[in-house]
Amino acid sequence: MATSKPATPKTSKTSKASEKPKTPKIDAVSPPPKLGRPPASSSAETRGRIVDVARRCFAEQGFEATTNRSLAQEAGITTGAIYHYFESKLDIFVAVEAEVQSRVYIRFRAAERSADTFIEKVEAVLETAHELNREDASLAQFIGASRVDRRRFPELRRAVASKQLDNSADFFNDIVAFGIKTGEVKAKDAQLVLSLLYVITVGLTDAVSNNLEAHRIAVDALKELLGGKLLTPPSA
Amino acid sequence: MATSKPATPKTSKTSKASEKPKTPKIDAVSPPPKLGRPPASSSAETRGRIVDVARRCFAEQGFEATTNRSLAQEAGITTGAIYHYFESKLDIFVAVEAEVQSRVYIRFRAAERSADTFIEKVEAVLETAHELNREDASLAQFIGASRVDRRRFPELRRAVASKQLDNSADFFNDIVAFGIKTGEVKAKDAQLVLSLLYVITVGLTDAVSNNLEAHRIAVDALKELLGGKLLTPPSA
Amino acid sequence: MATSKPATPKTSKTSKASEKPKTPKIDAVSPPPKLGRPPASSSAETRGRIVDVARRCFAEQGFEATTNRSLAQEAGITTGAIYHYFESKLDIFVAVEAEVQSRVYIRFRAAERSADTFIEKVEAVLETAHELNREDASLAQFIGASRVDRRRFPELRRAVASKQLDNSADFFNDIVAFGIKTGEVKAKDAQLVLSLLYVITVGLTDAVSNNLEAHRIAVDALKELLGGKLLTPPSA
Amino acid sequence: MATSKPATPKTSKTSKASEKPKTPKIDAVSPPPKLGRPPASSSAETRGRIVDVARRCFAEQGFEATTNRSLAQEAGITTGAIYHYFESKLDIFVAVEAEVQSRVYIRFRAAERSADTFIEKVEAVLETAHELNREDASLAQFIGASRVDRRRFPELRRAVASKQLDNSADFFNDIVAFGIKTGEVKAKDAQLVLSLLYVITVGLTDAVSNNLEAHRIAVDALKELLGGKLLTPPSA
DNA sequence: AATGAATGAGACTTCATTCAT
DNA sequence: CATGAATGAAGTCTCATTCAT
Repeated sequence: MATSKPATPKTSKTSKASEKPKTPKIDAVSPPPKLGRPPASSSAETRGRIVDVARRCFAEQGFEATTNRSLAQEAGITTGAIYHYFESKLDIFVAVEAEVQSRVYIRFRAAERSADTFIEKVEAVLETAHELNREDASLAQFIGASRVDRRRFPELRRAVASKQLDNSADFFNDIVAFGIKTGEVKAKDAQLVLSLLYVITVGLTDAVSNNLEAHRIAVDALKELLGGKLLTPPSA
Repeated sequence: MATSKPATPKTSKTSKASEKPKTPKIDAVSPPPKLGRPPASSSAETRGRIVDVARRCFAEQGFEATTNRSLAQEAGITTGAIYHYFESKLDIFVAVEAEVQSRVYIRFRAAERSADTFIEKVEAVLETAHELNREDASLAQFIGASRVDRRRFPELRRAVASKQLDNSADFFNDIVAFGIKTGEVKAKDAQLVLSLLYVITVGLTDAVSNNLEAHRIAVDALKELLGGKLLTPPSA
Repeated sequence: MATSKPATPKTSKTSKASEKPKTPKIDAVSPPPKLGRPPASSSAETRGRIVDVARRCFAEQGFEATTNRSLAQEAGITTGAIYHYFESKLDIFVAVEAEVQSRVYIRFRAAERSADTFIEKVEAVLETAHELNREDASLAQFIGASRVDRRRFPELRRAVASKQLDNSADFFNDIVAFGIKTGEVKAKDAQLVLSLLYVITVGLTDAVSNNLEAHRIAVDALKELLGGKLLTPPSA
Repeated sequence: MATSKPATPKTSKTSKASEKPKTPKIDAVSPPPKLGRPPASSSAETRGRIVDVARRCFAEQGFEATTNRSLAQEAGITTGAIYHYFESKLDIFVAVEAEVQSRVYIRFRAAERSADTFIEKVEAVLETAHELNREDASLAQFIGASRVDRRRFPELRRAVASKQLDNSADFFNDIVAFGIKTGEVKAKDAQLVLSLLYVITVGLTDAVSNNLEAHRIAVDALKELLGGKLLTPPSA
């Protein structure tokens, strides 16, 4: 999708090699950096670029290790400009979380609704997770990173909790409730199954979302296992 | 075990209430702070305390967010003293990783050896994971944190790789190979099963190792699932 | 007077509650923000509003702590618009100084002229100071703040000096000269009396101009003291 | 006094001209800056130097305009080292306030106690103010600056209030109470006289404490006025 | 073996000002 | 005339690490 395109900023400051264009050098090639509003700049576009860049950086390096400078550099702006759009780094994190949750759970809900049995719903969710991973690996990676960082930093935990951005609990509860209705899940096993779904999805996210092929294999393995077809009982 | 005892430092700086021993106070009453080696401390003991404290801190807050100052404070020493035992923060991380891997895989190997079928070996490992979690939750939590931080910071990745500290791949390979030998795993499914074990253990670690009760439930759920007893196929 | 009315800006950004119009929101309902010149604003009126707002802000928070953004917000415009009326923040300060000095010394001169003796002139000035304080407390407060900030920041000192905006020295010199003429002040005491007037007015401004009641009391106390009626010589 | 000596740091970085010794140049004259603890450095001495430097800087430029860099530079250390002694800039301010109040009111109390009438007590205080100003002009200047900055910045106000550092109210209350006892102040005039003392001392501080000669003249003028000897009533 | 004073780099953030629209 | 996107410099503070004692 267009969301994770590699940030084509207007001015030509993308080159990571040059790193320090501080002193405005005037050479024949690149024009000197200018003050004021750059031509052809759009608010929404820049903001979007920041969120995009932030999702990838937070996913790869975590919240702490992602610096405003790296965000700014990747987004083709200066660190100060970030504060035109967000009040703080925490605020950027919240924006990314909101966007990611929205994008992911729209797809998960659609997948779940299109299936008629519990087991099919779970499989559909697993398949959708894989599709999403193929479309934009930074989504799942951010989700994993966010879970870790929210556990590590109370400020992130509080911010995400206060805006009720995390849809996972509701979503899995609904699926298990459905499984009980269809009889595929015994009522007394509700907690076990919920726990299982949680462990499986966390495992998928954290173990293989950075490797598309491995992710494919893991999804297949889980589907086989859920269908009881992966393991043969010991002969004796 | 002594590993996670609450750090009895020699000097009396444990009181978390006072929190701010920054300004060097000079009062006439108390004896002057003793320089040189405190009587009751042995080198090995201090080093062990640092590793202990570091495991918990790295597990909870990650490598970056753990400061030398907090390590020193928790261990009852000063930041400078750390450098008598370790060359750098990275070095502490490596020491923790080595200790944790050793402690965990000794137990995992023992558990695995005591079981006679593939499925029993897997179940034994899951049970051992739970036992370890009950004994010292910081073990699994560190393993999860380490996996995240090694992915995030190349320096950690390199340090751990160069000392070949991570036993997980070998261990699971051996188990799957055994499963093929007993016929419980089809040769063609080797990769699938390996992936499954990886996803499951990562999931366990990252999803529930911070909550003993949830961990218990998850282990039970996984055992039932592996035994094919958790889910009922849809009736129609 | 109209000088300290609460700033009725054209655009609807007055609501102090919402406080954070940073992120440019796009909603379908409200009409698009109008570009170009807002209908009800005249250039002079806007400029006046900026000066007004600036006097109060400089008085309360000082030159440094007053940000262009806060000025713009209070005046109901944007930071960029300020630069249509003033070349710099320093320029705004100069404009406020000029306006305040003009307003104050017109009144002081009138008061002084209406009295026939030195002591009456001084009392008239003190009374006028109190009247002004009742009319618009920001005048005296700005004068106090300006004296402090001019001492602190050479740029302010230079700017005010180069435009000869400060009337105080001339004004008090004239009064003392008059006192010598009437015989109320001995020629040899000229400097002492000048110093006294300076200390008293600075004291009034800095000590009590932010509290009308205290200001009233202080003026009364000074008048009694100058008339020799406040203190009883020790009995022995 | 030794308190305001011009900061003789160990390393020779005082020269304000060179401003940026960042790249460790090795020239024949000055040795390269070194890491680690400098030889012959004492905790108390450095802390004292910071407080000293801070008193002068806060007095001259105010709290906001005083940067950590300037404090560090004047104290012959780096900005980071400041945080070895103080938790924040605010903390430095509080330390200076405490030291100044202590030094000043010890002298004021002594002066007041040595006099036997109200008028003599007031005169003794005025004289002591002048003596102090001669010994270390930054004391009175800081007091004036602090009063302004506490009015401007709530954080300073709160910090000073919460530690009850300001002795002025108690001190003047005591003196006026004494005046009532001796009959020099009528009971009904208590508030007037209190106000007068406040205005006079604020005036002295803010108007002339930066000029020793002017301060001398002002103190003389006030003493004459209080004695009823400065002004001659108009002849008619 | 241990302390704690100090450094230097770098983090987040704010702000006056500029300029395309 | 006015907006608001963007810059660049500067500020406060933190931290791993070094080193005299």
